[in-house]
Amino acid sequence: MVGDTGFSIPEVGRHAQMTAHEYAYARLHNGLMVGAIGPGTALKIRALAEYFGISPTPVREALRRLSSESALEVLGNRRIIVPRMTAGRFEELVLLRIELECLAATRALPYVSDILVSRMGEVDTRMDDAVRVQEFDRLTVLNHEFHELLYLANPNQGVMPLIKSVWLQLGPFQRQIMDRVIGYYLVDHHKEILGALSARNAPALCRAIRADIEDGVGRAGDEVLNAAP
Amino acid sequence: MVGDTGFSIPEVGRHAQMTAHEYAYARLHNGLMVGAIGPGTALKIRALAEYFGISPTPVREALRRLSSESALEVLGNRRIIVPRMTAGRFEELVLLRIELECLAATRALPYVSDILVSRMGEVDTRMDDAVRVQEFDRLTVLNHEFHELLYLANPNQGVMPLIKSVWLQLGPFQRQIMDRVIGYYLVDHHKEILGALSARNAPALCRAIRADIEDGVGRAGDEVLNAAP
DNA sequence: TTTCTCTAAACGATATATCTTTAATGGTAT
DNA sequence: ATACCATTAAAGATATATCGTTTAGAGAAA
Repeated sequence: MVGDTGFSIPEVGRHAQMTAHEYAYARLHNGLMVGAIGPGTALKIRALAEYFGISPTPVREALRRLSSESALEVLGNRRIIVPRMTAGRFEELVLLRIELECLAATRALPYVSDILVSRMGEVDTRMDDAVRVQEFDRLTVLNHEFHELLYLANPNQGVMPLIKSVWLQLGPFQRQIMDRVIGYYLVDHHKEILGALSARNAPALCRAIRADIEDGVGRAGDEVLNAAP
Repeated sequence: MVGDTGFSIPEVGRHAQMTAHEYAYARLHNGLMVGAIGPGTALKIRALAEYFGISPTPVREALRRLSSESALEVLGNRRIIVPRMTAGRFEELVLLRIELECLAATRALPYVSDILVSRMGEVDTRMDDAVRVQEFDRLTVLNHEFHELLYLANPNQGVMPLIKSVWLQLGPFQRQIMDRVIGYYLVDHHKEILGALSARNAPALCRAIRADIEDGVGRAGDEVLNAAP
């Protein structure tokens, strides 16, 4: 059947003056981030175009962008798929998250204000709400928002796009991780992060971020990958 | 005049079975890398399409890809330009190079073979030749090739795309740096890198890479940026 | 002279038609 | 039964026509 993607992609609001290409990108991006489009999925231009109600051209552009960000893989035969996760790649991506986010946090620290910290606290509170009502997709989005608020405090932005690329690569794996995480622990280290920020303590900040990442995706991901085969 | 880009972009070989989009991307990528397309340059789709002898569609795709890699900036008015360099952004990018490349080198080290080291040595020799005959664009390409050979030894590739993004962002600044570098010193630390590799010495490898980056672009870039205003 | 407005040209965005490549299918020969 | 080839269908790639937005410049008004 033409136009059948074989899976569903959550709707995202399409504001006015948002181009078709931006809409396609936003929707695919979000779909990848929350794990709605899982590893191994093949993405077909025409099918997506019909599904989104736009023409193939802007869809192609969105797919190309995502390929550039390593979120999608272009096969030799020109087909585009969501890369499959391997234990080695996963380990590398988690390590990258730790290194990059530590760096980003350290460099953001001099620009951190008390207002920012309280704003991050609000996001953290909303995350607690999301956990309570079991809205895990929203939890994922809020978690990224929490981290991004901090890293963007640094006005010289070079790191953030790189971090987003790594997030995007871990995204498709998200659902599987979440299922596992929920079973064991749903602890984040955001309180520690906020504490280290208030104290303007860089080493403690790095430790908290590392712990947050390792407990959040690291351990769960390892389990998923080592349980499967 | 239609089709006039206002600047020239070095030709790159277009192999058979290379799509128009790949060709446009390769040519723009190379042009940015060697600094042929300098900061502030506006890129117009139609003009580039005519210049390259292809239609606008694949050019648009190439521009989008490069935007995703932070190599180009999409302005609010939809115009696409090469981002201007600032002292703050430059410092951040150089720091990122150091952190990412140290990480990549360290993780590649266990996979390094003597064959690889000798292959890198050959590239280094060709660099010496390029210096002798004053072919600085080729020098730039070879330098990246030298580093890439090492980092790609690690089969779990997550870092390399990020490093390439940073290289690409520093690229447009390349010509200005080169002009300055040539005046003062044209030393690289490749011999030290090769030595550390042969000895499988990770800390020494990181030190050598850091020195290579700092002496190569770091100091020169600082001078350019602090001399201009 | 400066500023505002209007209009035309330039340019980006998108839909569509068409071309090319790749995959699938069925039939034939071994 | 299997391997191979031919034919056809599917999907990606590209050119092009058209549409909407943005910019720039001429001319009028302050």
